[in-house]
Amino acid sequence: MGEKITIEDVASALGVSKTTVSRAISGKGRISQTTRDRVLKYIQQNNYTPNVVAQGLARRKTYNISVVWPGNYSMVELPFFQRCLMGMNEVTSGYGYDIVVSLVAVDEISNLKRVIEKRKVDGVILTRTLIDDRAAEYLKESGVPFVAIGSSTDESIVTVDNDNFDACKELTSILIAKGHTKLALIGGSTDLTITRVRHEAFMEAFRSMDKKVDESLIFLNQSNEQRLRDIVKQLAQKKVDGVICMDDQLAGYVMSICRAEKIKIPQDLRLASFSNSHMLENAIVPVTSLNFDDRNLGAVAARMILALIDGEKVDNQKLKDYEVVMKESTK
Amino acid sequence: MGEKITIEDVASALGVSKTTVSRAISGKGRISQTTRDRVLKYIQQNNYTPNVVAQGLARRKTYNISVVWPGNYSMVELPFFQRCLMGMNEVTSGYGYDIVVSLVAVDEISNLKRVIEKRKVDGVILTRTLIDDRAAEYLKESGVPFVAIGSSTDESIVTVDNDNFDACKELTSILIAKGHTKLALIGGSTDLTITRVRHEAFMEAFRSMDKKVDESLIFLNQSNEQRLRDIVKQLAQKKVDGVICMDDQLAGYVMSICRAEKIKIPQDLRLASFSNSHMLENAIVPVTSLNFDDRNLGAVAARMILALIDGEKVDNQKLKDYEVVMKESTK
DNA sequence: TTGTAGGCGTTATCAG
DNA sequence: CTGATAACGCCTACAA
Repeated sequence: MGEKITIEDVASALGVSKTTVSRAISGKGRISQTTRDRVLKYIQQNNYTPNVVAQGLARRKTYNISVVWPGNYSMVELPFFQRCLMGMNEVTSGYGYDIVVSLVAVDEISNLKRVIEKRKVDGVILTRTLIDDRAAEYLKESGVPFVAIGSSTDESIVTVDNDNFDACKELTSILIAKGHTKLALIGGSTDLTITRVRHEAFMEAFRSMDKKVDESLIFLNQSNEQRLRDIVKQLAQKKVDGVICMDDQLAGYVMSICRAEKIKIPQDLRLASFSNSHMLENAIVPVTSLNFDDRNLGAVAARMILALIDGEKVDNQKLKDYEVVMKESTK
Repeated sequence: MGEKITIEDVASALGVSKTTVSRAISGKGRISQTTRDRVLKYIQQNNYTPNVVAQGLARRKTYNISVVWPGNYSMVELPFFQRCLMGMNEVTSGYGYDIVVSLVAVDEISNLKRVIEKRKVDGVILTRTLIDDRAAEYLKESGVPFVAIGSSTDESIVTVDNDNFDACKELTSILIAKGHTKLALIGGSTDLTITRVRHEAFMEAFRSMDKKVDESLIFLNQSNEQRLRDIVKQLAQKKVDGVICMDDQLAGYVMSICRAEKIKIPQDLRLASFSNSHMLENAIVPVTSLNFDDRNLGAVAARMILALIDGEKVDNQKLKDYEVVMKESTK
């Protein structure tokens, strides 16, 4: 049970050559149907499986792809990444590929480097893009095929993403249309392209509806809950119509701050989030938000990287399947 | 930039044999300090990295370990698994290992099988245990080293876990000591050993304090929110003192049901959870719960599998580092 | 101390 | 249609 059987064993047991066995399995090269069946039957019964490492050496492939995850705690807890992973897995496993997860920080990509230098993977999926993206830069230099989930100013990088721009613009527009023109925006790190995209979409919504944005109500690079408290209080004082948070974590913070400060949602302040997850499921008030199909996003990214690995040409994609979910928090 | 340099290139460039280069790198075998330095310097400057696939073929190792995750949606969104992963990664990356994530369902372990049959990993970490554990059974047969996070009746399986029993018993005991003896327990699938352990700990708390459990207040195998609604209403009618939920998802459901049904926490009903995550962070009421160090759990599991791979003997472990966090929900 | 040769398990190139 | 034989890149007895 311990020792695995090799192609050589199969060959000699059947009185044929390794080549024949190999051909029977791969289907490549001419081979008679009868011997083919004979081989197939034998390896079936003796459950032989090719050693993927040896295959890898010969074919220069590993049948592994690396999925790069942010390595810091708060981010990796967002369900976005796992949802993507599940989608990716659904397609990669169908092609015999496995996924190795590489955790990298903005300035610490050693896990990615190792996997590339040692040639442990055939391709890479970046699950987010940064403004100054060391991982993407490194991958470009290395020549390993990769696709990035997100957007990039670098035309040479293959990307795929939810249509954050349109979605965020739409949500903002709806709020504006409802008369909530005095809107605040709270977002995370501007090192992430997604933060910028969402910001721009927010601006564009105002522009396209001929309304003026109050730029003093835009707070980016927020992550500190303490600082957020001041901001929220300030917003309440200023009697803004509503706040849009770029992610659920922020929205969650805002909600608990409001609760502590006796600020009522939606009476005193309306709240919306640009992304939706279980984090808001049990919220005090159901929160208006955007719903993306992250699983599908992962699946598409996986298909793209497989195509790239096969040397095909791949175009960027923007996935339109999102929905705006209006709830009590913006009534 | 595309073509990687091989050990042969290094050897001929330096006018030595491949063996020498290999020895210089591995440190095994006698070799003069001077040639050693010469080789090391060269591979440094020309940044040569051994091809791990070729190494793997020769050494029969892959420097990959598989981490098995539940493949269904609700589970994988629990932050437990990612926290573990981060801990694992911290130790495995230090030894040049990478992690391939294998998503498996209770009755669908093909992703695990593939990885084992194709010999793509040197060992496996199961991140949960089941009562009738196909994955564990399969791994035992295959002979591949593995450790399971959780507990098992099978003595031959190496396990490590948070001390769920003691922790859950303690939390329950505290509630009982506060006079809340009419307690309900709501848990998930009894196919998971963790559900059973927590259930037993709950019972044991009553036993050790000489109180009687009302077994009609124990609801296991719950996942349906609709069904839960009936249960919670029923509990309120029966005027139970409190409810303990086995995980945050359930606690979250209970909270939103209470909110909808105008059942006040903690006035009408006390609530506690056996595990703690961000899912409850923005809860209506801060929830009493158990805090485990999942990251560390992952790290320990990783050390164990590496030891097993190296042929060392490894003992089961129970990690004691948990804390009971009392909050408003059980006041 | 260093080098030679064979092996790890497959695939690919040529002949037959 | 089939079979030697040489890669693939590295490791490791065994010699020198």
